[in-house]
Amino acid sequence: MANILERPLITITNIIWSFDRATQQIQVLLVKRAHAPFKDSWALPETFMRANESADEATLRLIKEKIGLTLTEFHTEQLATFTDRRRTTDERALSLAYMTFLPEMSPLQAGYGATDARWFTFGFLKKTYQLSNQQLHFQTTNATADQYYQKLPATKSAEQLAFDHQWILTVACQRILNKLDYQPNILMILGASFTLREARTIYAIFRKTTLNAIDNSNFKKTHQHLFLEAGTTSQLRVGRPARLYRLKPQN
Amino acid sequence: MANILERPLITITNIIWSFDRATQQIQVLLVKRAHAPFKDSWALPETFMRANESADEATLRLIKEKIGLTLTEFHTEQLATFTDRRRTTDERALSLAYMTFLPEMSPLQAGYGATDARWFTFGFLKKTYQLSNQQLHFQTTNATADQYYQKLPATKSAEQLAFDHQWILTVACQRILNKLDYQPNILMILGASFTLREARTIYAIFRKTTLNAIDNSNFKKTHQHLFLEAGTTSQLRVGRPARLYRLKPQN
DNA sequence: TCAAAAGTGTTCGTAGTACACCCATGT
DNA sequence: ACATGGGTGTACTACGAACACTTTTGA
Repeated sequence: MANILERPLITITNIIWSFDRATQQIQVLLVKRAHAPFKDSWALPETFMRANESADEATLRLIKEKIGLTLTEFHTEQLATFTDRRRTTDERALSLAYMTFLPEMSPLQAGYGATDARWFTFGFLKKTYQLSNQQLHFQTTNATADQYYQKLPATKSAEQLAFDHQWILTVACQRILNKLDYQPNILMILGASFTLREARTIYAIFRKTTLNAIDNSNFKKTHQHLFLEAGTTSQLRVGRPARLYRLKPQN
Repeated sequence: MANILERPLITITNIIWSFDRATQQIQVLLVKRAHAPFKDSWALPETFMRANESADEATLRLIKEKIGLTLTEFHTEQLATFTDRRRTTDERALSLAYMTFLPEMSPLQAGYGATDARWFTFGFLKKTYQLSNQQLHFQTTNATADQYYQKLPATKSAEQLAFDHQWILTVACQRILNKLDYQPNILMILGASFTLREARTIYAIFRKTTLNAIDNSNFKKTHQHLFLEAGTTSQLRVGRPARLYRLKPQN
């Protein structure tokens, strides 16, 4: 009986988001894999779950390993679990995927299992989202899950993310978009407080539109119930100083 | 290195929903466990994932084992993955939780690992939902995940569902409620086609209100975009025969 | 013919959109 | 002073809620 029970490897895959205030761009962390499979391919940061470690603790350890950051307060939420057998080529592995929203853009250090670690700028291109770092570009897909996994074995190449990470990234973007109007946790990448303009910047990218296409007055009226005023104002650019807001704690 | 990697058991937990047209009640399947741990406790149907079996295939096998039903067409969707170490008492096990919406209420047969299998009527009681079968009652919780798992080790009793199934059920109800207005897959338990009254019956229960509190005229206007007319009318009760609708295929 | 249930239509209030106008700062 | 961006206010529109009214069946 025990033999037919499979005990596959449990991989924690983490999509780590942050925000670059200097360029007002959303960033996603990718690492270059040091080992096979997919050696030298870019991938979402992963780690194996260890004994006596919860998924949350594994996520925390992953962040510490990959970017040398020990956060006291940060937000991680479960995305989904990916179990399709075609997602790995050799030994079977399930992926428990999480998303982490870092309140700042930390400098990176490539940790165990990676020869490089970089922030990729998150944007959009026609109908898909895109991660860019200099000449490197990775796009999300418009395929369905069935379509994607069917074609996956044939699409192995250096231009693609490792494993099914393109699909995981696609699901992540869709989830964030869906939650923008009622639980915009993605705004946590703006840190403790933010201006309405910064919030609109993020909304604009996920909605594949421009900042100016989102009217500030209307945005305030429709989303203010999600925010709390954070009193003081900042002063970084020309024009009238903006008020600061912070995310209203949910529930 | 390999030794520190944990390979916990992978449990597939399935919340199986159906609808009893005779009594117009929502039903959830529970089984009585044949083996330790939680021997003789009621629980959500579970199975271990086997080698060379995807989570979807395991779900299909579980339905076949528990209720002897081989469906060609049915809908299963992922709920979440539960990894808290406190969820099991002995060996650690992750739970990949899925929801299945059966298009009919099948007769049951207790399969392997269960001494009994019954449909429980789904209703609500004050602030919680409740599963009832004669003198048996199981409620959802209003605690947070942290609160729930902290108290879990102390709450083992025959009056409670096994493991953290109370929490899994709570998350499931919340998910269905959240999706009622944009992707009401729960309506699949009504079968291929349904009347607006039947749809309102389901909405009423999840919203913890009464059927008559949901105005038929307004319900049609606000939710018609989710449905397609299924032409003919049924004739089962007094009054004007109702039109039939079916769920609009998503995307 | 009356009750019950389904379907249609009308009014009203609220919430989102478009847009004009005022305010505060840097150059 | 003027350009830039933030903030306020107003008119218009759309959609959901409340509810009256009509239609179709069974008893």
